[in-house]
Amino acid sequence: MNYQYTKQFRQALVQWFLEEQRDLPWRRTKEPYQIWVSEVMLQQTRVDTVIPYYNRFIEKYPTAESLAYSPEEELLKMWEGLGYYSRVRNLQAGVREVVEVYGGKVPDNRVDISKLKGVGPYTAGAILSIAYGKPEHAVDGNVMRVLSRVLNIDADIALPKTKKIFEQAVTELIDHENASSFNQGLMELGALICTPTSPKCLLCPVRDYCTAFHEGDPSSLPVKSKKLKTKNIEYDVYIIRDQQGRFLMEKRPQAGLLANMWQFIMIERQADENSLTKVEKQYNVTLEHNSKETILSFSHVFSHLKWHIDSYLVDAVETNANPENTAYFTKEQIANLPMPVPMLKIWGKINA
DNA sequence: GACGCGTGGGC
DNA sequence: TGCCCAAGCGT
Repeated sequence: MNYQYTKQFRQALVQWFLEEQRDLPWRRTKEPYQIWVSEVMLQQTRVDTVIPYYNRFIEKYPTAESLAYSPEEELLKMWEGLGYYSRVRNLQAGVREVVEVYGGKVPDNRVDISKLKGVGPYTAGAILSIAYGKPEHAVDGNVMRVLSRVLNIDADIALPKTKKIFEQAVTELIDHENASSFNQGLMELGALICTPTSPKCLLCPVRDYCTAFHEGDPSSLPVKSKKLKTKNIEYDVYIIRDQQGRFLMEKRPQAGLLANMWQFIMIERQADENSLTKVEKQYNVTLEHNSKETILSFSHVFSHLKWHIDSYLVDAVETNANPENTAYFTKEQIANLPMPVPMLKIWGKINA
């Protein structure tokens, strides 16, 4: 793209963004901390999904100081249903560092901000450009899709090295006077016009500068490889109710899938094995086998695996010392525990 | 560089 | 239904 085209492209993109952008909660602030929260929530997550979470989160934690030392379980509850739960733990670690090392002020340069937990190349550029107006690249999936079409680039965007091509392109194209609107404009264009399927080229404000529109095929870009089959796991889930009407729950390990979230007792189903007996041994409880009642059978798809769950309600006749990370809770207590969506589904059925 | 890490929506 | 995806990051 020559210099004249570059200038016109910038101007058309920024003007379109200023006129057509959606009114989103995080666009009503320039507080770096609040922009940061929104960017973390938006990682791999749709705008419509994020909006209510963002509003609740900012109301409860309006400043870096208010978030820095809140209990993790409370944070996880605020994040419940959003997914990728390590995001909120990393966010708090980063925010705490800002409070302790930077006096509560989010760094305004890429080197320092990139040291913060959970702040990668994209989030760094997004905060720097949106909150501070710095001409820094912020390349996400939208930007790679839009620019792969505008510049007719067919490099495989599933390969990490391909992102460098787009970071370089943005560095050359970005409007130094309107870095925030330029970066957000690329993403907004990707969300509203230059969509993955059926791009609305006839409505596109930068169609005149789009190489793929004139010389190629926008809908065939970007090129993206990869796609592995997910693993299937079958579980029996037992909602164990003691004689006081409390329910046995277990806290998941502090690392890995759904780290530190709470669940009902979950046993991987094995062929020719009585899982009820296994539960009694493992959790030091005597169950009334006749009371076993089927609650719900369903599948839950994760990004990399699939759970097939059969769930049951069963009464405990006798309970003894609980294993580590397990406890009996009342319904009121359970309402305050962070649980993954499949457990919420089961719990909702129990209370229906 | 490959893989682990959630969820809900669109087609 | 099954697959794709959506404002990525840590290990």
